[in-house]
Amino acid sequence: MIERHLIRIKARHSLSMDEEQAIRDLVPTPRHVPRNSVIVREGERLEASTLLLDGLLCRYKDMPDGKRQITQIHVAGDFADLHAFTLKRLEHNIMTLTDCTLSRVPHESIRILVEQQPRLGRLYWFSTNLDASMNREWELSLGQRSAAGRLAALFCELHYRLAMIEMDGERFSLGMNQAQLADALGMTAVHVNRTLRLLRDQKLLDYHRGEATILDLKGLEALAEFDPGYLYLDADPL
Amino acid sequence: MIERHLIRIKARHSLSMDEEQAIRDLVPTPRHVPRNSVIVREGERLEASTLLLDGLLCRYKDMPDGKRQITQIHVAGDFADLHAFTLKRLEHNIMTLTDCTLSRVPHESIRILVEQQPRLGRLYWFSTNLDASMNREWELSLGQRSAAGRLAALFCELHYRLAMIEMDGERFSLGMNQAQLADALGMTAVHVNRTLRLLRDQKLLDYHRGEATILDLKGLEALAEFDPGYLYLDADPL
DNA sequence: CGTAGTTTTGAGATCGGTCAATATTTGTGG
DNA sequence: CCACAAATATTGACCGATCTCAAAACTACG
Repeated sequence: MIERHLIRIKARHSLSMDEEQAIRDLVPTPRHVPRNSVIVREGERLEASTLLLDGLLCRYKDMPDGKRQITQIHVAGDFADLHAFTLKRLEHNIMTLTDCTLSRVPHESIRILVEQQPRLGRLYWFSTNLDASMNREWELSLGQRSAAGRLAALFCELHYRLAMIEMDGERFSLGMNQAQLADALGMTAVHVNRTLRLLRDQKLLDYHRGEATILDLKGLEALAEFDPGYLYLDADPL
Repeated sequence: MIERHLIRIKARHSLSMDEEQAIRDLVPTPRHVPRNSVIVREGERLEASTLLLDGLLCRYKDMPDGKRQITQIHVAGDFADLHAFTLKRLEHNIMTLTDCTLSRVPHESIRILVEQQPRLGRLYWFSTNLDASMNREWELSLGQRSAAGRLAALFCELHYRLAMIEMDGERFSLGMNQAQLADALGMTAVHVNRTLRLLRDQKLLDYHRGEATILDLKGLEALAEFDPGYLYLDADPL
């Protein structure tokens, strides 16, 4: 089950036998969590970080008046809250979008790993920096793109990220309803609905009850002015 | 000149004499750069990271059609692109907002430091994770807050960050014109102008030619529903 | 098969954008 | 110090993307 995590790493960085084994040894027995479960709450002290082995989850922030912003989506192979290794508590929540398989890796194990294998330390540091790059791209999206552009950019990103872990990037189950898409894209559910229809009419994207089908990737990329550079799909050696 | 950097660190984490000296030894002779200078360009390979000793600078992303999003502002004491230590090249640009004093720290020095002083390694990892937290808060701002709320939140953030490095958080020179504020807040310069007038009329904030005066911090916080938790002003020990 | 959740649609309102003109400030050369 | 140019800020009129509110249609599921 840890294979997706290794695939994701190896796509960007080489791993020695030794290093790969060290990672395998890091990950305890996984558990299953149903969809729409909150697995990390804002402010709680964390002694372990969650490695997502299968499924999708998201990070989100709530405001006192009920507004919600989903700040990032995680796919299989991602550490969902590796940043808690240094932050200790998070300023956001994390919830599953689909049924998930995940493993809790104690921070103490991570500390020992990164001290004994400094290159793996940099590799996991890279991983949190990559998350931040996605956060910045979402800032760009929220600040500068139209509703259709934001929607297009989101599905372009998911396409590349899923393809990287050798999953189908053309057709996938996101598990998000239109209200959740709205929370991720800074718009209302009503407008998500109308914009999805627009994209469907233009034969760019079909989204039906949480199932996404990318009909025209190039068209979506053009609409969003999407540049996958921020995903660091081909990383330099550490 | 490195004092602000140390102040910033010590506000959150204790430092042994040894560790403090290691940090002092890390930082080469600073140089001065005038305002509005681009110091890092998207995609260029970086062998060093920039420690900002004095002044303000920002990270920004440009789109093919000319739209621009400023994704973060850095204050004195911040590493502006420590994430380049692992990413090697950045997907955004960095430019100075005011005249700046900065020092370029070679990645090789950083690598040696974090291997020899794992606790400092975690501390600098924390620092990039803190940047990411601010990126997430800006996502929230861009996605959920009104124009006035976004403006208010920006100045609340700057207030706390400047106060942390023992600078005046009530009155400071941002060096940004209204068009730049617009690029940071996902709005147009015209609307920034109108919203600034609104905040001035409400005796919340005065902004005149790059000089900010916070007239009513609590009022701004209420308007923005601002919660400084994401700034991790009181961090846990590493 | 009833009920709750979700999606779809319509009508109208509004926040913020666009375009364009004017005013103000800053910088520069003489 | 002045004259001018360039950048920046301000204001007005109008526009439109997106929101709000509300109802209806659809879907999933016990």
